[in-house]
Amino acid sequence: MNDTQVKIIGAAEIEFAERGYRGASIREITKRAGVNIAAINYHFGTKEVLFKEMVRHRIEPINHLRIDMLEKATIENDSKPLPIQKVVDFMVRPLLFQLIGEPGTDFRFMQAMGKAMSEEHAFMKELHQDILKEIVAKFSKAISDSLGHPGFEKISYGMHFLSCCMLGVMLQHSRLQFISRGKIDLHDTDGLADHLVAFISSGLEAVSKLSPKT
Amino acid sequence: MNDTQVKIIGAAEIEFAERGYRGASIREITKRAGVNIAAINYHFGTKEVLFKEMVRHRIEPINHLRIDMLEKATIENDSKPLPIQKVVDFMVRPLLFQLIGEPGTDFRFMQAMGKAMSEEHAFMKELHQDILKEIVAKFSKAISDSLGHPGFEKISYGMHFLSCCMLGVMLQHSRLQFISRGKIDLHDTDGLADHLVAFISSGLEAVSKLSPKT
DNA sequence: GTCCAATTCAAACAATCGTTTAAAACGTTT
DNA sequence: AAACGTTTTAAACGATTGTTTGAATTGGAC
Repeated sequence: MNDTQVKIIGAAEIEFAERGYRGASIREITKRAGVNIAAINYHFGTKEVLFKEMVRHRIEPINHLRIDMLEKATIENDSKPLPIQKVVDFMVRPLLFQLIGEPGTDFRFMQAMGKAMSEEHAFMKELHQDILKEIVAKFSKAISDSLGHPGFEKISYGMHFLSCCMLGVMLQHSRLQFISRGKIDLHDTDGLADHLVAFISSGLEAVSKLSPKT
Repeated sequence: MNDTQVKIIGAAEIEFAERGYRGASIREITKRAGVNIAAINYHFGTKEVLFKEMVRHRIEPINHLRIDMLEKATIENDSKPLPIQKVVDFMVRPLLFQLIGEPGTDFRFMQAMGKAMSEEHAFMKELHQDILKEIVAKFSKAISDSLGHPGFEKISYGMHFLSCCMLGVMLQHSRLQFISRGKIDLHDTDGLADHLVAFISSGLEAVSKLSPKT
């Protein structure tokens, strides 16, 4: 990855974060990167490839970290089910830290991902599933173990709500400051992670224990 | 609201749901509605006004219902704090039912709202706050009462996660079918509401009880 | 049937989009 | 210094966008 490509990826994160995939324009990205308009097509081919490269570049380390943490903890626990808080923590914290924890990177990429994932393009669905396939498989098993195998329907609802929470947090992060009237620091990733893990873990437990008929 | 305007609003819901605000095109909307391209500008003025009208047309009854239910239940309870499950239920169920419960309307509007809210336009933020101002004020008070006044920070996190969950559920509703491999019916609004209320309520309780230092 | 306002229509507007082109500039090797 | 492949550049491509225009059509009042 040469100098120009790095500059383009950096500018792309900002533009995609602010305007979504469709809204971001090649012209604005190249202008921000200080390169020629044709540089994107020369170095990446198309806008679509650029977006995929940007996502993979960021997501892959996160997913490796998540799975590593889960597998290591499972081994250390003699393959017994982990506490639900731990499993959720492994899912949540690496994402938040990678996306908003790095000093200087702000939380732009978090919003870029959230927005793009909520758009509907043919390639976006593939990308989404590519990214999530392994993660969902391994973590839904760990969660099911942790909750005492409450059944497929409960796990489905639980995984769905977990994903929904995380997407929402990615999309609306800046609103946290508005809601808390500035009392909560947007860069307090640990605080956010602690509360989010508590929220999701307890929610998952409640769903797993919900009686079939209300 | 005459015949043409009704047809336009109906087509707009579908297009905005499928492509988001920015992605939806006036030409496609008018084509779907079976009216002339200029009809939107004649009847609504601009694309922006059309979107606002569509949203208000759907959201206002929901918010009235939410507040009515909350106030009635509070009165019936002699102004004592309501159980958290009830408060969350009043927040969640009217939205889900209005947006996916009506037979025939499918869940298009839910996605349209979710997508639009995740885009960034000057007018969208105003619209978002216009819609939520009263709701957030009244429900965050009810939630705080219900949870025994855990403090402003906890309530802020809680309200934030509640909103994030609901946005995520609106955006990703169709994925529930994918995750559950078809076992969960997308139109089982009661089932979704029951599980979502349990998830959020328990999550809110957990956040409110979280010790300051982990 | 005539008039008038409301509505619909096809066509064109200017702006922006992602992409392509072919020439110019650059850097390395010979 | 000459030759080469790589990279950058300005300009243009065709397509699509939201909006506007002015004439054609409609439908009820007199």
